[in-house]
Amino acid sequence: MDQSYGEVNQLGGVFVNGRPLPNGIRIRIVELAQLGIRPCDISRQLRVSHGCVSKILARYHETGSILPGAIGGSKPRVTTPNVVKNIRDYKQGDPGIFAWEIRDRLLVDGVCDKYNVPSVSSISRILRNKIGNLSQPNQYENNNNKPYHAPLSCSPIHAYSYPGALAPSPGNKIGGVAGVPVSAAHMGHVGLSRAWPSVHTVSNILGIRAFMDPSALSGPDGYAPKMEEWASRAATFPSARAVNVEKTMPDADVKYAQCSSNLSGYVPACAYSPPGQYGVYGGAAASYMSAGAGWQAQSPGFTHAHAAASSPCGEFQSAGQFQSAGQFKAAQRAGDRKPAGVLGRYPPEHVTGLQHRPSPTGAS
DNA sequence: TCCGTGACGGTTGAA
DNA sequence: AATTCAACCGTCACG
Repeated sequence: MDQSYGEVNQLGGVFVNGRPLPNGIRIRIVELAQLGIRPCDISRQLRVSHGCVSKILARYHETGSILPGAIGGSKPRVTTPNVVKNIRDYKQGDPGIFAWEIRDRLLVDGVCDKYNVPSVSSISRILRNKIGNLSQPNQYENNNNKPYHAPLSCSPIHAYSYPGALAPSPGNKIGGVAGVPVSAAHMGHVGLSRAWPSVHTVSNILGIRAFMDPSALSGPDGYAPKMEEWASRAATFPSARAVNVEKTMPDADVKYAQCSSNLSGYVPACAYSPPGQYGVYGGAAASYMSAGAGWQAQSPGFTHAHAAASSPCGEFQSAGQFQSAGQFKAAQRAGDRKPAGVLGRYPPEHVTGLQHRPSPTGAS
């Protein structure tokens, strides 16, 4: 599983099969789209398959999040202790109650919602296996040793909890990364939704220090850490598009807000591009961005007070390598298509005048 | 030419 | 510890 060397797609872009694109790329996709760049152009520019671009944009439009879903793991159990307890109560109250009636009552009583209510067969199994003998103590009420993680709430958001929230442990790979502790409030208490919508929006991501910090970004294998991990690093950021559960941003991440005033320190990192990796997307952002001058996101979805001042991540900043859609298009039409990275194609002289208002003509 | 979509091969992590 | 399973991923090809 050496991810140091990804595969190369038809567009010349590097990807790691089975793994999500780096967040920086995902952000750039959304950013460019909001600048009016057509998906096909984004696809070519970032060398990401148009199917992927389409998927990411569709997801973003639907959920407001650019983050990939949590990979792996199993669905959380719906037969939480509380559910079992209620089922038992129902059964005790009416020994002749049918499983489907129990199911209805779980819904009516708000114990479950339609997303996590157990199936009739599950209820039957519970009745048979766990409540068959009501005189026996309920295993869940007995502080049994069987670990049980993260009881589900009835909120759809929690219908499929983030795996990392389920079993936080000192060695949890997801729980924390390289000195970046994961807020319990974020990972555990709130619980990232495994299902979309995610709690993260692009606006949040814009504040991720990790975008500029290679040590925080690159996993031990040189590839960017899991998206789920990145999620834990997102900084609270004023959002003009608070689509999702912005309130869940971890307190600990506030410290990353400093990146907005320390841009130059992050610029060269160009996070997602460990040597030989994602060269297409990455490279030294400083070489084609004007440090100190912020790229101004103009689209409503991205514009916020900090965007111009910070545009904090080198990777993301690189998304703003074109201060306007027009520049982007011009550069693109000016003779790209050669398999060189963006650095070669878009020298620094193309990126002055950073406050220029993009003219998202986008369309051809 | 653009773009939505499904198949495919792959990764991941809980059970 | 190894396996299974079901979630996810991005690419590719088709319409």
